[in-house]
Amino acid sequence: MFQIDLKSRDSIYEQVIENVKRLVFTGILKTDAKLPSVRELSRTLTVNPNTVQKAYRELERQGVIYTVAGRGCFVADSQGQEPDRERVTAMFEDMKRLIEELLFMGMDRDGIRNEVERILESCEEREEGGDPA
Amino acid sequence: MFQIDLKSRDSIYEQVIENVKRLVFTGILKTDAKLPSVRELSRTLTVNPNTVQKAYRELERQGVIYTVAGRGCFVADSQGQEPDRERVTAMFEDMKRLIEELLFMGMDRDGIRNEVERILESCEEREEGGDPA
Amino acid sequence: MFQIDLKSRDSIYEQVIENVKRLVFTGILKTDAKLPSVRELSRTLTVNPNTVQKAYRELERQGVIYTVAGRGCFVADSQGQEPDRERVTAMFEDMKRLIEELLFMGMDRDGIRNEVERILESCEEREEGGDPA
Amino acid sequence: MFQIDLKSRDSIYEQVIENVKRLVFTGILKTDAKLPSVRELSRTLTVNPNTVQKAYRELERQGVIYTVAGRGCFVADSQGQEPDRERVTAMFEDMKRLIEELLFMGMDRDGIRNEVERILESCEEREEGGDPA
DNA sequence: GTGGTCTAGACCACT
DNA sequence: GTGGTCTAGACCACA
Repeated sequence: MFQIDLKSRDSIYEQVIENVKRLVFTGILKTDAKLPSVRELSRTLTVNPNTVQKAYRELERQGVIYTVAGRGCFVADSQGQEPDRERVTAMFEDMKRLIEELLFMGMDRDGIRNEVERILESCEEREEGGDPA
Repeated sequence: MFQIDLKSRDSIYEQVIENVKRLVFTGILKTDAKLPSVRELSRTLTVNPNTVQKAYRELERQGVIYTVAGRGCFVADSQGQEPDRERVTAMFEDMKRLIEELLFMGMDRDGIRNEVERILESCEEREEGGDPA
Repeated sequence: MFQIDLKSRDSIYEQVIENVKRLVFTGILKTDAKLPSVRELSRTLTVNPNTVQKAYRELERQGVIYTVAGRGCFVADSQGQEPDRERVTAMFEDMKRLIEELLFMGMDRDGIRNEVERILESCEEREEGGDPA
Repeated sequence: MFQIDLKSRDSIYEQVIENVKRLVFTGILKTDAKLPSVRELSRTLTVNPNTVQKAYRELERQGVIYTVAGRGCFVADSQGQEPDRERVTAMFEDMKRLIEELLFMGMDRDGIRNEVERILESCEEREEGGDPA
């Protein structure tokens, strides 16, 4: 599914969160898809089950997944949620900071535009190939 | 100059770093401009001098400022540095993650393009208003 | 492991850095070997934990060690890194200064050549005696 | 004569010392040659006379120059001094550290030998071109 | 005045 | 247990 860098200075549970989010955001994990159980994932990643548990709890808190007692964790429905304007504002703030720094480093304006298009295209492909249901 | 949120989950010295970078990247602080001294800024922000110094040290490491013992800290020259491809690659990775999440949250493609343009324009204004020398 | 000269004009944390580098460069500490914890080393050397941590941080920055919060500090992999030409150039500049001064002091050219060979040989032995795996 | 980097993190007086030593060690300044006066050099470098004074005092302490009250500072005779074994030992220690690190970084043994030869040759040229008296 | 180093504590998050 | 951050002081060298 994904791998953890035990040498990274990012904590393990943060890496688990980031990886799951990535899989969900990129559409590899669709709505209501079942995630591996805490035990299974902890074995796969060779990390402590508590660490995976903590990551799943945080993902649930963020509304990325939902838990059904006794059955497991599943990908939440993205559309069912309101856009969360605070989050969007914060993300555009992050993007602004990124772009400001890129410009400061001498990056060309069109270079940035092209890169954004490139990213948008790469996402498009994934979506079109996705479940047409 | 700027303010710190002591209750934030981001550490104080990271906030100092981000704020100084912001001032430098947006051109508010020009090359060779003097930053407030460690002691002065620590008084202004009501934090410990060690914390400010830690931030300044990291900013120097990142090439944003330079330090002259006994004289103070100053804004480094952005042009004098090579682009640092690793950093640029990492920044575009961050941007990719941001865009993926925005799309997942239902944000429109053109909405993202417009926001990027808006950011680029806001930077342009600052630059043109810059040093008329 | 090693000792610190509290009376030296070199700062304590610099001495820690030099000593650790020495152990790593000479192969006494192998890749992924665990370094003493910040607290442990600070007790051993009878210096403040902050001072040791400062040294460890700088060693990490230089790519000599890597840190995993909650687990400890470990020797980084030397091979995984590109040579860093700037650093090599600076080191040869240092060597040039050293040799110039040695010649000025009346040191014989062959004496210098012999000394260099002696150093290279002493390193060779260590390497060959290295991991027999 | 030479220049000072006011932005450097090395203190100014250390830079003065290093530059004068360099000129002496490389044979550009011969024995008994007169150094610029404190005032003159301080004007040339646009630094405080006290700083130059301090550098000259330290150079005298190290036996690189000697002072004649009312006449100025002059380059000391290198041959007249005993070799100072402690200093030589320390310098070879430095060289050992340098070579160990170069090897650790993957530098080739012959590459190091060649570089040493290159340095020795560059010094030879200067000497032969020097005063045949 | 400036930055650089250091001590002696403290609390936090992570494993 | 580990490293990461922070405070409240102190002393030093340099300009």
